[in-house]
Amino acid sequence: MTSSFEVVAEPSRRAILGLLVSSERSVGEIERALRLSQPAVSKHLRVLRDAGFVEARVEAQHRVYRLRPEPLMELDQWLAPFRAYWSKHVDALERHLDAMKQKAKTSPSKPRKKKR
Amino acid sequence: MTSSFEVVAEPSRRAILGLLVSSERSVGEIERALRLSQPAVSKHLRVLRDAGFVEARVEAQHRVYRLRPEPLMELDQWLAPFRAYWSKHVDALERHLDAMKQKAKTSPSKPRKKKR
DNA sequence: TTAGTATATACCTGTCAAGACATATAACAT
DNA sequence: ATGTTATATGTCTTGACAGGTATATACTAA
Repeated sequence: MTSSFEVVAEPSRRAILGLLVSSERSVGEIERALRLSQPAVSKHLRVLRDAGFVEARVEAQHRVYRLRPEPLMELDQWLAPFRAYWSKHVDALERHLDAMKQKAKTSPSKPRKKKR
Repeated sequence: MTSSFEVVAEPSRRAILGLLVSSERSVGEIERALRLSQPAVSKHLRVLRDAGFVEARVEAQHRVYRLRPEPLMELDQWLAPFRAYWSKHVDALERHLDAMKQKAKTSPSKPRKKKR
């Protein structure tokens, strides 16, 4: 479990990060929100902590977890050269943005334009 | 191997994507660049293809692989809310950027400049 | 045809991680 | 002290997956 990439590869961990982006939470709150067992949540939090994605504060008998930006920034930086790449491929970019618009409207799925 | 996140969790696959961002390559070129066995490369390319990260073109007896932007864009979109988050935590942002500067220069540590 | 090159797939094996369950630790209440 | 709540950790099992070797497929060259 060395890299930040492996850490966010796990869906439950992404869900935890998604929860924490809006506000900090205790273990129990995360457990109830994600309907995971308590040990499962604690283990994921351990992984996230070790990788620097979150940090905990002790508050009475609770541990309140909050997000730390650095590892996510690292992921963002890895993506940077690819952003530069796809800015040169405007056609693909536009197809993608169109697909996004479709989703936003919750309209039925549309076949993608075949290329070449 | 459902999600794009799992696909890029694998270091060799990230290396392949890193190669393809500069230019398209054949399987053999990738194999030699990464010093992996040919079957290993083909398997990673299969995963990348199935997930939409790359596509192949047949050219004589070679298959030339090139990048496709969409799945990487999806990763980028997942990061969007976190970018918004850390833009509100400027101190951490600055510590991170300073660390990056250190790395770039590989020079001895320097006092941090206060900003704004 | 045959041989040679380039790539893909089958099969096997070792490793690693996620989840379940049980148990330990810690803080608080009485 | 005992009990109760909140969280962490240990153990075990199961399944996934990465890499290796061997083999299959596809195309080229003669």
